[in-house]
Amino acid sequence: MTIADTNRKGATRIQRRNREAILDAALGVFSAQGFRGATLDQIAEHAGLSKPNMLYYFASKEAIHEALLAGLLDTWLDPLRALDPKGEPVAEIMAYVHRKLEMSRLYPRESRLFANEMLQGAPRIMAALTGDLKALVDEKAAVLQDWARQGHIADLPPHHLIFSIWALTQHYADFDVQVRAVLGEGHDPYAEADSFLDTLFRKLLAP
Amino acid sequence: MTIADTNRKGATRIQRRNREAILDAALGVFSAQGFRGATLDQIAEHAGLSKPNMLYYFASKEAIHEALLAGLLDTWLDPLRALDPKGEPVAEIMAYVHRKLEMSRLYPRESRLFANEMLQGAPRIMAALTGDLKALVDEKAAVLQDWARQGHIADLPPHHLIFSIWALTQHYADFDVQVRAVLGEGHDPYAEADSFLDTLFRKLLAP
DNA sequence: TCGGGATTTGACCCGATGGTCGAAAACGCG
DNA sequence: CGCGTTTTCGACCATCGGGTCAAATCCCGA
Repeated sequence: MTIADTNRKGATRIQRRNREAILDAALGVFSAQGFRGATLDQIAEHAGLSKPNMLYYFASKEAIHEALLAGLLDTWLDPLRALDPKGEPVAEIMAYVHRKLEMSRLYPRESRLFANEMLQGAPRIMAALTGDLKALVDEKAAVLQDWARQGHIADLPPHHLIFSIWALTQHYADFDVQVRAVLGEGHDPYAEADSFLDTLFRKLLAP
Repeated sequence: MTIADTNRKGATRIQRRNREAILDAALGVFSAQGFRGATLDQIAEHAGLSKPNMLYYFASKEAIHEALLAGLLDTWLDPLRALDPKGEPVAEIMAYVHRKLEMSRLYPRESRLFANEMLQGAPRIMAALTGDLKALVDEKAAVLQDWARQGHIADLPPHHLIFSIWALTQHYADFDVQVRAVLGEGHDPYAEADSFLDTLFRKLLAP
């Protein structure tokens, strides 16, 4: 159920099941309460294990959190990685937007875990931000810039274009309560967002 | 320094100064650590008071947090409130965008405090969301819809248009570390954002 | 200057929480 | 089935952290 891949080799069936359960429970609790707000008892209960038993699988609260984040960034960036320099520019970007929004819809817990980490100043993944993340974004930004130079899309600062995709899609997961509170009953936030963002980015990208 | 207005009448100079200091310190700590992550000792130290002394001014940790949030929503919505139905549509909206981004730049702590609250599911301000906030947004959404009907701006779902302004501007405060990590040295995120968002919304709003 | 209220604080309380330990129970394989 | 290994957990521990209290100190108007 979780995104994080815990299917490491050399682990018994029980180990896989329990690690899985723990990470899934932890994802729910950490994303909803933040790192300090989450308690081992809560996580253990959600995972259906006793606290000592849980600590048999992960050395500490920190270790659980770390394992979660480790798997997260990679999966989170998959949609961007899939942006194909050889594809049709507007179609590629629109596909990215829709995929990213779909991630928000399917994995709001992951999105919120990430948001929590950012709000705290990213103490545990700063290295990944300035390393892998920056590298990937720079690479794709170059692609966007090429497309712009060739007149396929509007000439926009590529990094900020990417930020805008992140901001607009993650907003629907991270601020879900606000979105629903403001829209009121009888709305499907994600369906509406999908249509709205489609319009927005098509207009924005038009040269 | 804080946005929150603590200058209630009937308070001595010392009271005003200390309440002010406590709220300012608390804003910093709560926004950076979340509610549970913040400790009274931290806040007290930042405020330059002893913990018991601080609790002489506010009955509890909860009370401090509450006082902070109470002042926040109001100030936070001022820019939207200022959107004038009688003004020139595009200019009004663009002014709102710029004002909102300026809020992110000047008051990132407030933005993050708010974001933290949202991520936790807004347990302490849900009433305000479905009450005052929804009312204000509905009112302004109606204005936007009128403008669209009259052909002054593109026909877009007004609520989502407002969400997009929130998402794009708050992103620069809430995800500040990420933005700076990805952009690298030699960038002024807010200056670039100001220009980018100007372009984005002008293209979006064009009928 | 003096008295009384406002302010400050050191010492303390206690429930919550992350983490440990040793022993019991369950597993699985030869 | 027998036995070493893995898994489970009740009881416990130490620290943290929110909050209390009584006593001291400060401040200010009469």
